[in-house]
Amino acid sequence: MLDDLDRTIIEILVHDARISLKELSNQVGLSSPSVSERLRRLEEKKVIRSFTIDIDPVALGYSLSAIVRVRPLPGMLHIVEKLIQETPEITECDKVTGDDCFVGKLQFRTMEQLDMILDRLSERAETNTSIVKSSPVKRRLPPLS
Amino acid sequence: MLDDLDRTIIEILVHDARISLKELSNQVGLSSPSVSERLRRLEEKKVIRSFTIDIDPVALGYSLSAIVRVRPLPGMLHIVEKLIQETPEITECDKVTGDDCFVGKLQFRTMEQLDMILDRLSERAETNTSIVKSSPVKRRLPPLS
DNA sequence: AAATTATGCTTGATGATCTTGACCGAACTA
DNA sequence: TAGTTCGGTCAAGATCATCAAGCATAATTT
Repeated sequence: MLDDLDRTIIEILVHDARISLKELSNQVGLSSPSVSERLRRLEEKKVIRSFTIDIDPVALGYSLSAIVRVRPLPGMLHIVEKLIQETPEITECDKVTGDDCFVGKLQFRTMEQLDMILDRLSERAETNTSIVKSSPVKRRLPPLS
Repeated sequence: MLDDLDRTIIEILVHDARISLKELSNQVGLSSPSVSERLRRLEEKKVIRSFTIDIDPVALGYSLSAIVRVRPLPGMLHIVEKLIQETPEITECDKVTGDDCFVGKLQFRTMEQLDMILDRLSERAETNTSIVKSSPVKRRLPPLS
């Protein structure tokens, strides 16, 4: 499905999506129309979901973050899911197997803010919150092999 | 620190980082050199950490993912941290307060692969694994206000 | 086996975009 | 008030992306 050139292109773009086609094609060893066509196909196949920027939450004032595990009270599953989606400080959330139903990431500025957000959830779910102290692994790709 | 124009620029780029400077400056209502200068400063201030692409792990063959909570056995904390960093299938990991020491995200192709990876961790830590069934909140920015 | 088609590449021309430098005005500072 | 800084515009030359045409190779058909 993906060949070595595609993988090279992806690895370069992950680190610098703003690189010019010309420079990218130099690094890949193809002409720019070829690389352009490969990019088009990678997007078409949804391998590349989007071109985006990585923003530092700290720069936006969110100097704290937490992992929240959420177990809805009986009958509350859908309401809780909706509540999570409507809480903009929850910047990602997965629905998982096991006792915890949801595991989410929460960005916040102050403990007061954390408390407010958790209070809203606690009306309809049990929550378990762990404050993030550091991030030993920053977001990265799994092996492309 | 950030004004409305910066926030507009960020919101546009989060959705399409490949937009031309010309188009971006039209949407923002400034000339392109101005927007270019603002971009330079946003990068300089590390508000924008990088321009990157969002890759679909499924397209890379990683059709499964899991949240793993890791509690190192006594004395094993640093070894476990290193082990986590050296496990490329763990695509992000936070060190947190509470009983669990690390919470990570794991991308994998088969249950056998999951089993192998967890076996390696289990020699030095207790783990608790939840398979991801869906993602009610895809990665997004907290409010920029 | 020969002919055909499809795929993926290159080149070179053209038009669009980016960057640079010169300049301007508002807001702060001495 | 005069000077300085900051952030902006405009216009040019430099750079880049895209398109069409053509070529080579590999797979498919006859």
